[in-house]
Amino acid sequence: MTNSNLTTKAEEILKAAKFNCTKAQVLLLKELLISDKPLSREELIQHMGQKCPDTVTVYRILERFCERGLVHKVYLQSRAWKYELGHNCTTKQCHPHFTCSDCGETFCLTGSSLPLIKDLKKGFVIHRQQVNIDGLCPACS
Amino acid sequence: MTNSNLTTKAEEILKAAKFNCTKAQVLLLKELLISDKPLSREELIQHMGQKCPDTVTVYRILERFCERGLVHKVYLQSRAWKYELGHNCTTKQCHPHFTCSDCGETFCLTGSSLPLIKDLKKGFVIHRQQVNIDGLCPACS
DNA sequence: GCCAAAACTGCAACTATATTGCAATTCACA
DNA sequence: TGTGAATTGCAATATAGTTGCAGTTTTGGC
Repeated sequence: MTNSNLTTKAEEILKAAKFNCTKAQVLLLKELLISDKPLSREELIQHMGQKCPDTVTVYRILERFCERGLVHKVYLQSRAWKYELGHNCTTKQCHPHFTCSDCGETFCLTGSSLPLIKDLKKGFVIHRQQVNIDGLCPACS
Repeated sequence: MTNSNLTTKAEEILKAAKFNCTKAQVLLLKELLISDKPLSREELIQHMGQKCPDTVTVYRILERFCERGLVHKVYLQSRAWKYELGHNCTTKQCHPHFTCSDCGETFCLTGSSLPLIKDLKKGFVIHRQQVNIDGLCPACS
């Protein structure tokens, strides 16, 4: 996809979700669109280069995106939160993530999925199930 | 279990895992033994009261316990890491955790389990699979 | 295009969480 | 009971995320 197509796509997504198409939001969404794995605030900022908005702004955009389900947080072994688009997930289940305990790299396992948990005690309502696998990646095993 | 039985149990576990039975390690392990859910450093310190070791010591003990598999870290929605004994888990899979998005409480779902993920691409080696569910607990739903 | 309201951004200060270095203490075991 | 190794506490530091507020940009109605 060309960069201008990507920009158009980001703008469409923002409009559809009733967000303003500000420079910062478009830029950040583009980074998420081209990434094949969840990114931390730190990584996003590095990818965005000179034009990058303020750290606080990055956090605030991510928070807004999360609130409306455009993006979600992934809770991994790393200390920092990571963020990814929700498009590879169903309402109730996020695709599994694999994190290499050697190199620290995270992989999205978009091809695999697990059933939703059953037999929960009465009263528990599931919003989202996340699966988080720890191990060695092909490069480190 | 009486307090002295608990102490004995903690000491046995420490010895079996080749740890010294220091006051701090016994105290901390006792807290983990009586807890039915993963605890953060903060929560551990609160539970230990006056006799509580230094924050840094708590982190260091937890780290040592994790290294030898006595304890493991759970990666949840909360910003702080949580720790629990490994005894309710199999080698490859930790029991699922449920975190209420309303009250923030975490529940161990020791009765339920999911199959291990299959069909991973060649070269991936699984060490541990964690399942993390987000939703509403009986009190909040 | 121009204007007002709403949404968004940047800066500075701050809070929470975890880590490091090093000297002092405690522990296991001969 | 003495000794080396393991453990601990304190102070300083690093890292991650948040808050308040003033200023800027964006949108939507004219």
